[in-house]
Amino acid sequence: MVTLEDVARHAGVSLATASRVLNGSNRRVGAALRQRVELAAAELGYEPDVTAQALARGSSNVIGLVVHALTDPYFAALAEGAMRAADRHGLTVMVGTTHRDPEREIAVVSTLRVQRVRAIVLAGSRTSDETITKRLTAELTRYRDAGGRVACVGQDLLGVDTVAPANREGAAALARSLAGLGHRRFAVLAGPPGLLTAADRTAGFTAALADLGLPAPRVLHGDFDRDGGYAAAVELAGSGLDEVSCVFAVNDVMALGALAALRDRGVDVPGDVSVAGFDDIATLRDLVPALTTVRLPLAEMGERALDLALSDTSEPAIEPVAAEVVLRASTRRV
Amino acid sequence: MVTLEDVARHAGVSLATASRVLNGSNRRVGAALRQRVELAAAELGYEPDVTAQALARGSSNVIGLVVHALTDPYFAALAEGAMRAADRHGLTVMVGTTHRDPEREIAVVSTLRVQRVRAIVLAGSRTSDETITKRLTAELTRYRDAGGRVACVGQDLLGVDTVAPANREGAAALARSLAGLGHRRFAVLAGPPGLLTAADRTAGFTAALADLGLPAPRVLHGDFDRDGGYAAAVELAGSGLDEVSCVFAVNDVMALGALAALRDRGVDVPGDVSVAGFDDIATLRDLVPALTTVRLPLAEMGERALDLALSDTSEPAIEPVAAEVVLRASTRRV
DNA sequence: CGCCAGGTGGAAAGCGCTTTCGAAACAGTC
DNA sequence: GACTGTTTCGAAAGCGCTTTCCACCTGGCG
Repeated sequence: MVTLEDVARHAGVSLATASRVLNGSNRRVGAALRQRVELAAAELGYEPDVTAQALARGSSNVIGLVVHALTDPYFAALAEGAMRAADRHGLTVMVGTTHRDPEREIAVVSTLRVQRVRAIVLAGSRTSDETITKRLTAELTRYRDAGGRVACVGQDLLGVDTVAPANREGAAALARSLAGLGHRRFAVLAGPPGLLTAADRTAGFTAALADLGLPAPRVLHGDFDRDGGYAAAVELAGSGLDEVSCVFAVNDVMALGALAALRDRGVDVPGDVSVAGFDDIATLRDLVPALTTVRLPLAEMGERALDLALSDTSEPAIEPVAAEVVLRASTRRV
Repeated sequence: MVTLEDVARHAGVSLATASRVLNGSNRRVGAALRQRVELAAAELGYEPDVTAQALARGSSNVIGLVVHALTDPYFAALAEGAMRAADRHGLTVMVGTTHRDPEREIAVVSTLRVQRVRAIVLAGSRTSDETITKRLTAELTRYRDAGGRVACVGQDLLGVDTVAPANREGAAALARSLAGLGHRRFAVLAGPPGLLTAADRTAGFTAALADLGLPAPRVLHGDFDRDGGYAAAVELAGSGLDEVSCVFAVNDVMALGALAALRDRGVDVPGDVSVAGFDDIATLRDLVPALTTVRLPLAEMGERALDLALSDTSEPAIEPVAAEVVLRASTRRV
């Protein structure tokens, strides 16, 4: 391991000068010495030890990214975007996965804090559990007090910079579009009661129906993943499916599960019932029937979240993200 | 920021003792002092600065993971497994994405090296470009000389611990299964010529056909992703599709693209032609028609790769991973 | 010629931790 | 009671780097 001291000695200069020429500084060093140092560094193949730099500078070049699971395409897309932004800023990314366990989320933030990452991006949805939110906030406050910066994508609950997707409005717009196709009676596969992203989408959808003077949808809870969608659809198929003409799954992956469940039960989509999702996951765009959904620019959201975290605003900024209804073959006019 | 020195002073002991009781050491410290230190640490809310520890100890608690893209479910699954293993070992994970750019892969390894990560897991496929391989190997050697550990999943080309999926054998087994269904003439959507994972699968498939005395398949190259599969299928549909009864896409995501292309052209699968993939991506198990494929235990492979990297073997170990043919509805008996 | 501003270089004090090494204290032995 | 052997603790020297502070030199000015 060749250190800066080796380079300095080899170039016949002091440690200070070597540091100044090789690793940025606001002080200039004369052309002659500068060249000698650069040559020495090249000859020896010097590379700075970033951990030592981090210690000396008191700030690192890495950012933390907290997601629920990388195998969930929603988070994968967000992560992809965040990594792109990190790249742009010359930062490296440390990832922690929580698997939707709030305890783990807090633990992960804590790990990232002691790792002295420069910023943390929380990609997961918030829950309605106030105790958890309070503890997470406390953890984040501790991190920010130590100079860390935080942004999250989802609900503005943490008092930090937030990229806020239009879950409510998007779902409402979807409801109106579906009503425009003639649908009157809906079921919502609504995910877990406590998950705010799911709750917001359900609420937006329901509110829009009410505005239109349509009956309230049937709401079925379950997990926020493929199997949750499957299970909820099975429940629906078991009783009451014939009373609805359209099923709204609050995310695409759940819709995927629902489609599978309906297919397994011989229910034709969209012939017997229409199905819509939310997110517009890229990998799922080739489904048959093509899924009606609400598009969110996931990668861009990840990017913006990181940018937000890095920008130093005094006040927590909220960046709204518009969602766009995409009607496809899984919903038909009735 | 409360430091170890604060704790030591508060407890009225030396820095050394405080360090010994709070952050593991093979030296014991008396019960009385130990308690005082623990109390002090708790009262002040001390938490070690892991970057400082890393510097002092000369080894960090973080591992590096190099993938092509997180949005590719194949890598997402590998990453998921690696993260699970990291968790098990109490390590945090730094991720770098290369987007299939060999230059970037080298750059990422370099970044991880200067970050002084404890081990690096290379999840991407190797290429047949020897210059690149040589440069990557050089970069890795440099890292290992500095005490780093490396494992990769894919081909054993780097002289490091390797988790080697049975690409060749899996594809061969698939060929035999498909032949068993009565298929005689095949096309292979083979991905890029230089990508070894793709090449191995193509080769295994082709060799098995030859063993069976069947004609060589038509091989179409393209990208290793959904759009590559789509494009290759379009090309095939343009000419020669009627001469084959079965299309083998060398990964599931390509198969997904191929299915879309065929559907767009009114070709029925499996009615007009059968389609098979490779990997058995979880998110794609709900496709219609359900995709015949070759299952690889991706998450487990990621886990094993990290375990391998962490275990200190003198000789580079090669861990073969079996692949299993899964026949589903996208291939039919002819 | 003396003086001061401005620009360059180096010595050295950190950053927060680990770990070696020596001192001190205690027990056990002849 | 002097001598080892064994613990247990603390002083201090790092780990590789940044940055402050001071010394020095040059040039321009009065």
